[in-house]
Amino acid sequence: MNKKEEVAIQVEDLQPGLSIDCVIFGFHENELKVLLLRLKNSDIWALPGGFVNKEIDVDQEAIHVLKNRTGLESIFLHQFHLFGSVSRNNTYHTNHLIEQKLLDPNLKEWFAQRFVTVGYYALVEYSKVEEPTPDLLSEACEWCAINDLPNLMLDHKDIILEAHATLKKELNHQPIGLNLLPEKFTIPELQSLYETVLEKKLDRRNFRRKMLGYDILIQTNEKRTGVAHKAPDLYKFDQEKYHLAISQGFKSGW
Amino acid sequence: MNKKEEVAIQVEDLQPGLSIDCVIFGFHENELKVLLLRLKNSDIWALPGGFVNKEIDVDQEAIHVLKNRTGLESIFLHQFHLFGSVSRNNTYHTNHLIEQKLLDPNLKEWFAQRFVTVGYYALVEYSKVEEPTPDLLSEACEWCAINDLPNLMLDHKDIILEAHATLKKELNHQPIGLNLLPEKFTIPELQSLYETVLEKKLDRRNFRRKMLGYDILIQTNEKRTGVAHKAPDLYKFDQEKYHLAISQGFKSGW
DNA sequence: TCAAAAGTGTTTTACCTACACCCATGC
DNA sequence: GCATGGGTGTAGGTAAAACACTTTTGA
Repeated sequence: MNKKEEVAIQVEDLQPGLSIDCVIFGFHENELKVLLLRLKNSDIWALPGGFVNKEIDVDQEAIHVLKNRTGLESIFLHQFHLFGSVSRNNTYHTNHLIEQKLLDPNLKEWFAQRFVTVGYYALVEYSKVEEPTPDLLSEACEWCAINDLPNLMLDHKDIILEAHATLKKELNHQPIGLNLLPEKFTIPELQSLYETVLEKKLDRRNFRRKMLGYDILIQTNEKRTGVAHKAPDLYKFDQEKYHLAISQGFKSGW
Repeated sequence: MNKKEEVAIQVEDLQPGLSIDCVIFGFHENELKVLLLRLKNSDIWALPGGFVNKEIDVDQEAIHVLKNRTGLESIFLHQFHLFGSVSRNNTYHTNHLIEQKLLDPNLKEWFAQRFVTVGYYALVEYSKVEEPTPDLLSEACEWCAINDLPNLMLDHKDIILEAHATLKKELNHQPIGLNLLPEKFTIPELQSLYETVLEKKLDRRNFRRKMLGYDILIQTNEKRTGVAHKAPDLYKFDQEKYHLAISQGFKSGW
């Protein structure tokens, strides 16, 4: 392990003590998953995140993180909370990185200061993230089921839980699905997504009626074939109306 | 104007580039108001805010700001957004302060950096804020009607508008009034508060039925006397149920 | 006594809930 | 053919929206 593998960071260009963390949600095999990084030579996982350049909008940096880890752009990304506890410092983790010669010891003080982090959550289509890419300090980037999270650094578990709670709330005003499901999907698949996010079962028939009532779905002429039982109809979102619903919001809740 | 009036700030104790701003709402004469500070020797106004000590939780610092400006504690205070635009720097304002000898020129660089600010909004009872106190850089602290805002520094107007929008949304899940109205109030007064926040008229009878349906009001034996027309009944909040409703949330919206 | 605001009630409509039934498909 | 999931319809209850009427008070 030589100098070349050390992470080069120009700390003077960065907003000190500020970071961002992205809770990137994906939906696969009826499970809600988040994209996590495993730190090098460690069994501790962390949210994809990064620092904020002094000359770049914070929201813009979140877009960068998402792009770098998933390759995806212009998808749903929403700032939801700032985590500013005093205990948010990386002393332990920083020492570990320096021991492993992954970090320049001169950066120790900078890394070990209290970091305030801005939480974002993103909704991405699982299958479109072809190769999740770890960052410089990590050696793995994987989808983890939200109900079976590994050992997470600092308060990252709280951040994930808060993101999930926020997502649940938002479901009362906004549709979801556009960035979590493939372009064409069946209503039962959409329902499964809702049930997974909400963590409760919904009535088939009422779900269909309510969802169709939102007037954001377009029925295609196709059906999902090759599966057992009756072939369900394929739908897609009416993107214009979908985005209108996002911006204007629904009236009632579930 | 001598050295003694200069503001003493130990910048080394502060989280660099991070500030908080509080949108403190009050309700008076059927108007929604916010508490604003007028900067010394200037006609520019600003939100009450401050910097964040490295050793103190960000949320805790917001409580401090509220306490220092209004004298109030343990009231509704909610973090709602981080404003992180690159353009958030105080160059203009800093120069003005130094010219007025209100700020040590040595602090110029620190003050002029890009500041990311955490927005909080608070709901306070107008009459309980007996003497709004300006901070060290301000010479006035006054209630301003939200529909008639003065000239505000930086993006503080956006912050206020966003706080108001957030408050409107929250109304769908939570009751308000406990910290905005006096202990005892009439239902028409509560309705007027809702109408002011929502910026639309509501039906008297439906409002009453819906509000009573929430089961958070307790009717007192008293009536509001001395006013014209039929004396309305005075109510107060059932604080236990009120806070339960805050934490658990309602189902539907308006 | 009269205008204006407060308290109470009713009708209509829409939606949510909880069901029952038939249809298509793979095994 | 039969179990399983998908599409469709319907009756009952609840709540929201849109109303009218009576009561109380100060001027």
